[in-house]
Amino acid sequence: MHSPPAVLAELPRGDVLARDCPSRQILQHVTSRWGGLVMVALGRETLRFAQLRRRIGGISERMLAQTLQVLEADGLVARHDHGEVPPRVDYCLTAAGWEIATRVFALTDWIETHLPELLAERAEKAQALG
Amino acid sequence: MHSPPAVLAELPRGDVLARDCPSRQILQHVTSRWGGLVMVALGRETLRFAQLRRRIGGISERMLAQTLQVLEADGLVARHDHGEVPPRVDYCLTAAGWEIATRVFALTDWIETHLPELLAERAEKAQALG
DNA sequence: GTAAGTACCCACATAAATGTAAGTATCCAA
DNA sequence: TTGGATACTTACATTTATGTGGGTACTTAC
Repeated sequence: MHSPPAVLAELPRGDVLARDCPSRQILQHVTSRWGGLVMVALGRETLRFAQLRRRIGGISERMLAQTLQVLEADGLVARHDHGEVPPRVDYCLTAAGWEIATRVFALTDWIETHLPELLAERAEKAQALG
Repeated sequence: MHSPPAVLAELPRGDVLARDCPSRQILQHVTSRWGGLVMVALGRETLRFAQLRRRIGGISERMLAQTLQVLEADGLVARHDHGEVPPRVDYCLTAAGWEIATRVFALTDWIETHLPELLAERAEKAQALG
């Protein structure tokens, strides 16, 4: 009758409402300004750096590179460097990344679908104040 | 045979990958550092300002107030001022807010549940680099 | 009468995120 | 041979987000 490793025992589950829970970091990475969009874009297909940049309107090279690095460090996206010249690198989701992307997509999809209503509501409220 | 109002015709549906699509603003509001946590907290029950502040570890009064205002302007949370003294105000989700909160919760819940694996993965990668 | 709670707002300062422009080494098409 | 594409990185400047501490007007509990 032995208990699980100390590390796991101390981390049975995260709690995003807790101030110092590491789950917040992951959450922030996948919900950062560009993080979520990268997940959504990769949720459809494997893409190369420049392709991603074109899909995600408005993202700069710098932010795309940085975002991809963070997501890769979290084990959510996988980077495949073909070692060719000129460079050829493609990005796709890992198993965990796919799980998360699915949920991010559920969110973005609902918002996209109900945008007209959402905007109408917002406009009404704005006018009520004026 | 007439077409729908121009406004709606031009906005059949949002696209978060598009640079100037307003859906991005909504998305950012509900995935901002505190926005998502407020949605999750209110997803469980109606709460007063000070209660929310206690539930969401680390949030400042300033950010809570600001976040609530943005979410209210988007029509996702409703503010009820009982007009009493000392002040008594409570916050809850609107119908649209509930839809979104459900999806944000699906995301946070998956992350919370799989935190141990996620952290283990991250630790491995970090060590691989050193 | 002193302290704490309620729901905030405001000014100020700092921290974090993001953008811009340039540079790298190589290849291919015009 | 000039221009564009590839996948980045770096330095610098700026914008945005966030925190801190204080104040308000009033009540209840000690």
